Amino acid sequence: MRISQMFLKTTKSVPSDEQSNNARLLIRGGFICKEMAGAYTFLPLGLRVIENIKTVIREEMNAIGSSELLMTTLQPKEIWDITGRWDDQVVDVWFKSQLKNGQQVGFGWSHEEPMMMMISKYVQSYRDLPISVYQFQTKLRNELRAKSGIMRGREFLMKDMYAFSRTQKELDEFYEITKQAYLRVYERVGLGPYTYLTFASGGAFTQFSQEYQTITDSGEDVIYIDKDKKIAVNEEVYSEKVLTQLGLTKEKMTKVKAAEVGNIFNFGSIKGEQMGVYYSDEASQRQPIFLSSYGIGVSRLMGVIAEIFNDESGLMWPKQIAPAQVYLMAIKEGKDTKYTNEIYNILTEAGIEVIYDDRDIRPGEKFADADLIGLPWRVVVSSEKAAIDQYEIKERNEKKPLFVNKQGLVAKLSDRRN
RNA sequence: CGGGGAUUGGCGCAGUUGGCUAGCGCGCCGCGUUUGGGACGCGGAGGCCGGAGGUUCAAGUCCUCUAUCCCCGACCA
Repeated sequence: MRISQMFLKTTKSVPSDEQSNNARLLIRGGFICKEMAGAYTFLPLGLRVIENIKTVIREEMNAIGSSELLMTTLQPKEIWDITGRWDDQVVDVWFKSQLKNGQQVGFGWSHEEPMMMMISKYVQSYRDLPISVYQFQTKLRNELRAKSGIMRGREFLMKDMYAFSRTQKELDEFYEITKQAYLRVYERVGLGPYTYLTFASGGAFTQFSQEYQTITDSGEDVIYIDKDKKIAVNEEVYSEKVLTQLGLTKEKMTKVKAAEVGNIFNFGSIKGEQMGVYYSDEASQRQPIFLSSYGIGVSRLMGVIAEIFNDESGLMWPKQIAPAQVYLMAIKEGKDTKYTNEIYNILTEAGIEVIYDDRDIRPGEKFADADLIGLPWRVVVSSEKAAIDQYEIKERNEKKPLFVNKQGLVAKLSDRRN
């Protein structure tokens, strides 16, 4: 992509109405644009990051046999009446409206109930189970207070997966498989070292729910981590009794701030019974469907990554989710353009994602934007060096560049292990 | 929802005890000189000072109401 053709604009100054680091960096770098408190547009560059995160999640969810679908944002009141969760006293984040004919509708803040109802139309027999589906959906929640940039919005992107099982045992097996898949997701997006499986309060259904927490001061939660066991306990359930129960010792726990980047729920048969969703087993007996649900806040994940991977010059995207791999620039447009175009074509043909800064501006500005946008690699072309087949390549997190020839350039950038 | 702060060209800000044509920097447009870490000179364009109502000869500035944004707290299946 040539910047001259892209819808991309960076800024030097930081917006005064944002305090959070993720919003400041993402707005300055041209990744997001604020529409109102808690609602952000994903600009072309930001959308690429979102799509890359989705790809990682999609691959891992598909790998454990889940199927992607897409539910509606509009939800009828009646479905939520079944579980009593239409009531604003029970769920205080509803956005509600009504149709012209007066029918009440809500905008999806969750899809548990609608999903359960939808599935019930298709699943009647034990032969139809187990089944798992997921979606990437925009959730709308009327939060009292939006905060922390894209980390806690009123409109945000979420991956929610639902597994329908015949028995508790079958549910538990899938639950364990998903726990591992989630860890792979965090590993792949670069958050592995900072992310902990965390025990939190379970609500009405179970003693614990499990969530994934990423260590960052910008997070809202306080958790206690055991670094060796890679397990954490949320402050809300932290006690001697719980530690013993989990086989942890107080001496080894460290208190940190963290952001919730995923949450998994084991509902057992309760939702099935509540909503009257049953299947017939081998003996022709009616049995409730067992439900578990698994969420990852996709846009929040982007915010957390921005919070963690940056320095004083800008963002530093992990390779797997960077909007492109290479920031390519000529020192001087005109004089170096011929060589830079050539490199652009070579890299593009090699399947390497390049953002080519072909603007006729001074090199200093390009360097600054390269750092701010934070692609993993920067390639600089000058005619003097290019004439002897030498090109400058630098990793975003390195200080010193390297000089390689064309071949070396392609080899280095094609190597996925890099 | 309680408390605190803010709102002035696209962005960041200044504007004295009310005073006459509302400034500065960035960005933008034009011309010229520049070109390895956000260059410089000259010349431009761009503002009902968040909104409504009041006080006054006179309101960006004072009063009342209201909207929005940020932060702390509460809340967060």
